[in-house]
Amino acid sequence: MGAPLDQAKRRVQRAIKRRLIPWFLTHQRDLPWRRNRTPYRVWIAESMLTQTRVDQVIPYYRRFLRAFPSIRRLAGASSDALMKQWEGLGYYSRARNLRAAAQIIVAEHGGRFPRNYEAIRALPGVGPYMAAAIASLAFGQNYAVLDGNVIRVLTRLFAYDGDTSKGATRRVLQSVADDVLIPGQAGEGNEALMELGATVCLPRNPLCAHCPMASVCAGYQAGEPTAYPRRSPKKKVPHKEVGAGVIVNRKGQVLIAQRRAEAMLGGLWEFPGGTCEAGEAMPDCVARELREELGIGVEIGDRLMVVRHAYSHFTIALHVYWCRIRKGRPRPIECADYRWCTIADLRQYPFSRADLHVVDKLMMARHVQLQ
DNA sequence: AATGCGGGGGT
DNA sequence: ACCCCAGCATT
Repeated sequence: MGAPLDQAKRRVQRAIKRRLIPWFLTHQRDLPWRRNRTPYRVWIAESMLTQTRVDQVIPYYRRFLRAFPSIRRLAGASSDALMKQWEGLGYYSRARNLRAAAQIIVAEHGGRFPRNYEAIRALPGVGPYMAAAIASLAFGQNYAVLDGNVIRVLTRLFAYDGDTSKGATRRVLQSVADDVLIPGQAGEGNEALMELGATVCLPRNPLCAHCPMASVCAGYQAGEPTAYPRRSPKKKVPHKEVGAGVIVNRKGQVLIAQRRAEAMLGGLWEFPGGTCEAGEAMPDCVARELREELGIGVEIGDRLMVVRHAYSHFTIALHVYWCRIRKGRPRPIECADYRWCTIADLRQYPFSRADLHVVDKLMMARHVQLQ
């Protein structure tokens, strides 16, 4: 590093320290978790905000705190009550981790949220970002956060073109974030960086005209702030054809199965089924899956619907068929549990987004005639 | 270091 | 049709 470069860098650092917190204090959004900032509230918010946008989180956050107003209440939550609160939010391991961590806090920390960074970091579901966020925002400790927003802001301000998917680059950026932290104001500084990234230094069309840092921003001065951060190209996601069965018994109850806790969408309920194998006809797939999963022989009827849904790492077409049991009684062979449930009661159980489309369809259909 | 993990909104 | 988001756990 030459001296001129260091000088330019220090100029940006000084500008960040001088301008960012004042800008934040006058421009910050009024968000629920910024009021009454207890460790518990900060923790729940940070967990929900992991890879999830603010607008989507807000209603979930309010409901969740109403349902589980304290660490102890969360620790004692049932799986269904917990997952119902998270239904539709995605990354369901976050909810399971929250409850597991709450139980640890009750058992090992007397029900008080731990203050020590290492103790926070040791809780399930808490990584370096969340530990730094809780330590700084809730306890006023001097830890700098590094999340997607901070990475974008800092790489642009310094025109730093390291590949942000690399660990070495992340370490460099963490040290940059550490360097602009003002002792005693870590919480405000962290939020200021994130708020700038979330409201001004946007991924596609940054609002540089409104940015308090534009005059020192190396990316902006160079004329292309959106060149940063530099990321490696993504690969395209595979597609799966999935079949599922809706079985209604004589009492008008529907058979639902609960996914195993360790599986994707773990703990959620679903209409039983699975992935179609190569060359397999969809009705055969559904019959096979119900035999393997629940030990029942079924007759496949008409197709009810097809739901198309995109996950981050693959897409599915969910083919849903009406079925009748011809042989055997359900047993939880490849699932955590099963239940016969009236259509009106389906809403009580947590489902994934794809299966919620099926629930909706059944709610409509029940007013007409089933099958 | 690389990969798996949901869902939604913006462009 | 992408892109990415207040990341973490596992391998």
